[in-house]
Amino acid sequence: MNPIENISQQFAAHKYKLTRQREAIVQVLLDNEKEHLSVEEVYMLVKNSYPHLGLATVYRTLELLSELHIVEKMNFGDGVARYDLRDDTHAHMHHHMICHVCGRLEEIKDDWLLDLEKRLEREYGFTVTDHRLDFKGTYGTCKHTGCKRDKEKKAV
Amino acid sequence: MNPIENISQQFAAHKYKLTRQREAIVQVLLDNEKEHLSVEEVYMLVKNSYPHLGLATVYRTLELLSELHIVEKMNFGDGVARYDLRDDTHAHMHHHMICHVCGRLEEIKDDWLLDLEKRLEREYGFTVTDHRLDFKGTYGTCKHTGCKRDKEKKAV
DNA sequence: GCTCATATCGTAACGATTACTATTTAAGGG
DNA sequence: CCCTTAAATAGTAATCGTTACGATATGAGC
Ligand SMILES: [Mn+2]
Ligand SMILES: [Mn+2]
Ligand SMILES: [Zn+2]
Ligand SMILES: [Zn+2]
Repeated sequence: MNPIENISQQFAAHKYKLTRQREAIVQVLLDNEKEHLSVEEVYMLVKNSYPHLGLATVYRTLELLSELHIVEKMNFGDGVARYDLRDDTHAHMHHHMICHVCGRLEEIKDDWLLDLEKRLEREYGFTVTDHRLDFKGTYGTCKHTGCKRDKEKKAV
Repeated sequence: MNPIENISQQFAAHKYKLTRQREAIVQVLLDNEKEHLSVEEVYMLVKNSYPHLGLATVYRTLELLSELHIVEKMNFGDGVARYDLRDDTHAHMHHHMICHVCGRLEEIKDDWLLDLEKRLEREYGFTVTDHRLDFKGTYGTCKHTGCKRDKEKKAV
């Protein structure tokens, strides 16, 4: 099943309408799945396919997608919320590697935490339903070279 | 060496003055190390020991403590930044367990990610300098009981 | 005590998000 | 079809956490 069809069904299952506005927004997310777009960025991009769409609708739709667990609302410390498509083949959120030299952000889709989740259950009686794991560091290729971005964005 | 003395030295090493205001703020953090206080909460608490202290000073001081890696600025999705004391005996940030039934938040001070860090180095040439790991789930004691807090705070 | 960089204070400005009101859309029933 | 009604959108005002600013205070070194 293609992604948009899948999402359409999730909308229907929760009695939400997949309006043209919502579909345009979802399409922007699918077309930019490697990015971690902010509301403003989605707003700018969706204008190409739906010029008249309002900013408030982007806010409301992304909130809705978050509620349906289609996207994850994340905060990377730059002052805006960013929305990350979840993979429907994995129960838990994927992991991130963030290079603080060049700013590159890569994803690890496999769940590397399954052993630790068992350990939490054993040692604390804590059942994991989701998680967030971000690694901060540097890529070997970045260590000694002047990378594109050089900490231009101050954490907020 | 007691904590306040230790922090005092870090200030000195970076040519920052440990003013009475800053010391009062640090003391609030030390006295509430189990909490994850917001700026506003620190502001209210510090008024007990230093009634005239200004809000802007709290903002600036917490930012400074973050820069010195004495605290970690975190966002748990409730709309405010929260500040978490780092343990100077561990190089990397500690982990969290967050119960979405009762809202309880506990810490795991040991670094459970050392093996995964080696794997990142091997497989991606990525050297980890820090990380953030939050587990979301439920404690066994919370599963079937009506806990104190019941999702009263909506994620933001 | 004088100088000057550093820090504080109170508040205005900023900007992301939310809340609100009017308007539009579309599903369901006659 | 048309009517009713709930859901969704648009545009914008209000909110609120945070940052920036100008004036004042502090205190280390001379
Ligand atoms: Mn991602
Ligand atoms: Mn903590
Ligand atoms: Zn997992
Ligand atoms: Zn680690």
